[in-house]
Amino acid sequence: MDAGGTRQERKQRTRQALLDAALGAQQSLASLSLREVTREVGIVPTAFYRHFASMDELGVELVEEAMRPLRAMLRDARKRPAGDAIRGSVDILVNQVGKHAPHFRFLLRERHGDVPSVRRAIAAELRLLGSELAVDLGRFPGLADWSAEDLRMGADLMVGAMMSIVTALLEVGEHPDDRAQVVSVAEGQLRLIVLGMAAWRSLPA
Amino acid sequence: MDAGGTRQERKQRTRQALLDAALGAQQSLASLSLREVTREVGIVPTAFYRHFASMDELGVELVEEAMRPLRAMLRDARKRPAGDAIRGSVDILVNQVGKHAPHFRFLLRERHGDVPSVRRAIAAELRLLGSELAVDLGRFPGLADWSAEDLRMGADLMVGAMMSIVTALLEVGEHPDDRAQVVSVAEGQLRLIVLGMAAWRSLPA
DNA sequence: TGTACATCAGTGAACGCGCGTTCACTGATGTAC
DNA sequence: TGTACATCAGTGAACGCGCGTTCACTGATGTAC
Repeated sequence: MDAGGTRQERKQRTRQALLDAALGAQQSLASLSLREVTREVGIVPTAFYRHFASMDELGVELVEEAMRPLRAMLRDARKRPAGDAIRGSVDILVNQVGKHAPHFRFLLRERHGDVPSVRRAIAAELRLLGSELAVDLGRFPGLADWSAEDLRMGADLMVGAMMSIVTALLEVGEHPDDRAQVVSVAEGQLRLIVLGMAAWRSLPA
Repeated sequence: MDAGGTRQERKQRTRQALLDAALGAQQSLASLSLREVTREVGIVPTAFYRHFASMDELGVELVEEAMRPLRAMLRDARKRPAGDAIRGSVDILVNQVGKHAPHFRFLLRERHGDVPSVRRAIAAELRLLGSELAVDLGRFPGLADWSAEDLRMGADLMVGAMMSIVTALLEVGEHPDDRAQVVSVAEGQLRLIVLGMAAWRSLPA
């Protein structure tokens, strides 16, 4: 089972198993017990403290891990040609949500959850994501004359819309017609935002 | 303290106190204990069962109560003249969030929380809100030729944007500059959406 | 108005359970010589 | 290579605590006559 590796490597593997167990549980951090997590991993409850001082600490570490698919989305979207940008972006979104559903569930759940340090970590990461997207947007020819504040405003709107779409994707069942409906709505919403950006002019007097 | 009224009225008052205590607690339903709630109200734990079969049942009832400020927002917004619609809508939003912060916190928290029946109730209510807003939007002259699906798509985008704005309002501190910044961003985002709707044309071939 | 009985919101003791955390320990892995 | 010692991830017993839920109860309020 866990025969291989140095002592250090084995410890790292147990640590990751604890993170995985907490991420995979379909309960919020606050109602997930240390004992449940260690039971899942197959170690004794007290061994938890060899890796984390508390569930809160584990949670803060999970935030960074859970943000990775979101960053991957941005990275993938940057590579796309501008022509089919919207359809392509929604494809990427659907793909990432399919592959990393537990990560997105974790972020949506804990963003308004019971653990303040985790809430703060998620808010900080989403702010960072917004500012990265704002920089990306500023590179588009049509948005060259936008102010930094306006770019940020638009980027945050897009991040918020993405979160709504992820929520819809996670809530919808497996029926293909329902999923197609969600995808179609998502494309419409992004298209509407892009149209709005094209029509945007900085604040008139 | 609770001297007045018939037996029925006194019971109703205790019931409401239980709902208020659960709403006001800054913990999620799943990690809020029946004993904490009854302690707050000043009755013995077992008396809880005279009013609700479980915290889940109480939670489902709270959803309707928490949605009231959101419906009030829509109602107020309908009365506004179209001229300053965006600034007016943001004013209404800021006002309702200020007056009913616990209600909005509850909805944001439990929307992705640990209690399935409450999650379902919130999802259903938000869907209803979206369809009501879609009907409202359909009455605007500029949107008269929109399909029902497109109206719904736009309405859901606006509801999602409102939820993002509420999140930002609840996260921001008391400093007036920060609040002004959030309000300014919110106005920009709504303006951008409205511009997008003005530029929208139904799906081309 | 007065009396006898019914209702029922709230009481208080008791229960078994899973929890987080402490502590001294074990024994395999790692290091120094 | 072999020996002696140090490290440290995981063990297992024990603790006190707050929890949800059961049950028989009390006594004020309500109703029938």
